[in-house]
Amino acid sequence: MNTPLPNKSVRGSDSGIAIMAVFDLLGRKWNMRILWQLRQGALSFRGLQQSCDGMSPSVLNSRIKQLNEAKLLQTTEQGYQLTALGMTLMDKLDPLRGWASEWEEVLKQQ
Amino acid sequence: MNTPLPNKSVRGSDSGIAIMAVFDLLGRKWNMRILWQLRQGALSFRGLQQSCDGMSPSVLNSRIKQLNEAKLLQTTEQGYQLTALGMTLMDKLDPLRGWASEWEEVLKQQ
DNA sequence: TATTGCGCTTCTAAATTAGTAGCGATACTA
DNA sequence: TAGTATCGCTACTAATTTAGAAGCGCAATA
Repeated sequence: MNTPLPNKSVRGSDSGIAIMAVFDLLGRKWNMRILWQLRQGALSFRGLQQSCDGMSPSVLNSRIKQLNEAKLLQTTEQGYQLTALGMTLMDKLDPLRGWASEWEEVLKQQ
Repeated sequence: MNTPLPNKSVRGSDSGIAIMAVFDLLGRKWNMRILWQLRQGALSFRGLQQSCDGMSPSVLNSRIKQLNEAKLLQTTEQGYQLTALGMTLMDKLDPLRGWASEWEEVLKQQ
């Protein structure tokens, strides 16, 4: 499975290709979740696996490779952690928490 | 395939369950993209299909059902369109466009 | 030396997604 | 009125992705 990256586009076209790559990458199961779990700091392979409800190691490993290739995640002595780019992405996603609560409320009102 | 919704959680637990449901829902192929394409207004079934690179009608139909169940999308006389909730979600995702450009730049540098 | 835990790899099964064909309905055209 | 076109969508099979279990090789510890 290849990693979706934005640079395959025609330069200067700006027809939304970069964000489509974001949707493609984040739209794969576990990718958002993995990055989210790393917001607070580094995690080991098995720690990350556990924090993601015991996702299978084969999938985790392939995700790590993709996210690393996309420069959102890096391997360090402390374990896996976000790159600066990964952190800014999570900052952008942070407001979703508030939205999620609203969503929950609306759905509760059946 | 069942729709991930936040209300299955224990009330008041607030252990991030709602946002996990968001990740689960948006982490399915095409869901973000479909909502994104509807930002500017309603689209017909085939119009939506075309704007999503010709995604298969069977998948599109199942996505429409999920997003409708999640109250993010609704059917109107004009076609499929975002609900108010869906629009606020897209507002939250809008900053991703800027981030995507930065990401593109970083990846361009070797 | 034995045990424990680690980061993975390998394999098969299950689930999801893709893709093609086409139905029944409506609308417009010759 | 018969033909054509387009629509939303269904039904089906094939391809791809994800799940899940087992366990290897390595390092640290007992």
